[in-house]
Amino acid sequence: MMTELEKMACGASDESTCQMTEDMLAKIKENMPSPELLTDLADLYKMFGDSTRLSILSALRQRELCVMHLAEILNMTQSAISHQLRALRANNLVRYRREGKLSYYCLADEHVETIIDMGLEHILEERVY
Amino acid sequence: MMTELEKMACGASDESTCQMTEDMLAKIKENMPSPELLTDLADLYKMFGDSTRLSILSALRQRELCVMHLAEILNMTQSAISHQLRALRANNLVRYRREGKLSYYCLADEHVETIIDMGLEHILEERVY
DNA sequence: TTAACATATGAACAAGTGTTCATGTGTTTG
DNA sequence: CAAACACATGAACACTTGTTCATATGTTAA
Repeated sequence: MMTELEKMACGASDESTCQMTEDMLAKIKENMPSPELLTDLADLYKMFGDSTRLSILSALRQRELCVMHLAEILNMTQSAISHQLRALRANNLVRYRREGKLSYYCLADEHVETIIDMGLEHILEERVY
Repeated sequence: MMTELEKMACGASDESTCQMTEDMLAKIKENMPSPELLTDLADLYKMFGDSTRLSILSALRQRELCVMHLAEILNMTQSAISHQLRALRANNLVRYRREGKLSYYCLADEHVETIIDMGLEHILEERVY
């Protein structure tokens, strides 16, 4: 018995149950995004993969806010919020401006909202009522 | 000296440096997505927050594929791929059909591609050449 | 039926992550 | 100036997560 990969190797590709040739596999590999792009993309989505950060973004979506108000809205410590804001800043998802003692944060651009909405759409479609 | 929160509590809200009243904070809290929705959303984005899973989705974007071919394209073990496919299935991001010994996987719907593209857009805009 | 194959899955272990606690930095008030 | 405030950050620790290894399940060929 031949494995699928052996079928391809000996030129019997077209009769394989997979309808898959080595050439096709090679082309798929070629068309894959680069590893660097994939890790960048993964790092970006990691930011959305935590409910605390999503809460922060949801709050900032409504209004520019300072750290202490974010902490109160989310009912979390200022430290926890600051740490997450730092991560969000590093990934260009929020911007901030300093005004006296306060640091005001807001969403960096419209992409942030769009990405969240795409996820919401996907989830809400799953939930059939 | 009064803290910002004390300013709100004693009715001096409108003169606070934050321009923030308790009522405004309360409304922001009201308009926040529910904790359940936020965790569901976070769980969804966690799926995109790993480069292996992104690679799988990128490959499936080109063509329906069986597990062994995915393993070869990504140059990873079959076990690792299967585990990730299981996670993707649990979150309704891929579907599969069994045909004999082989399991064919494909993207579940167009949302998956859209979400990936939104992330790509965000990243590529950051990269100013 | 037995053997080989394709896939799925549980356990274990290393690596990564989010929160807390303590403390540091910068600003404003008294 | 000192004290209080708003925020940032490093270290520690519990928790999560992705891979590997071993093995189980299900299908097909001989």
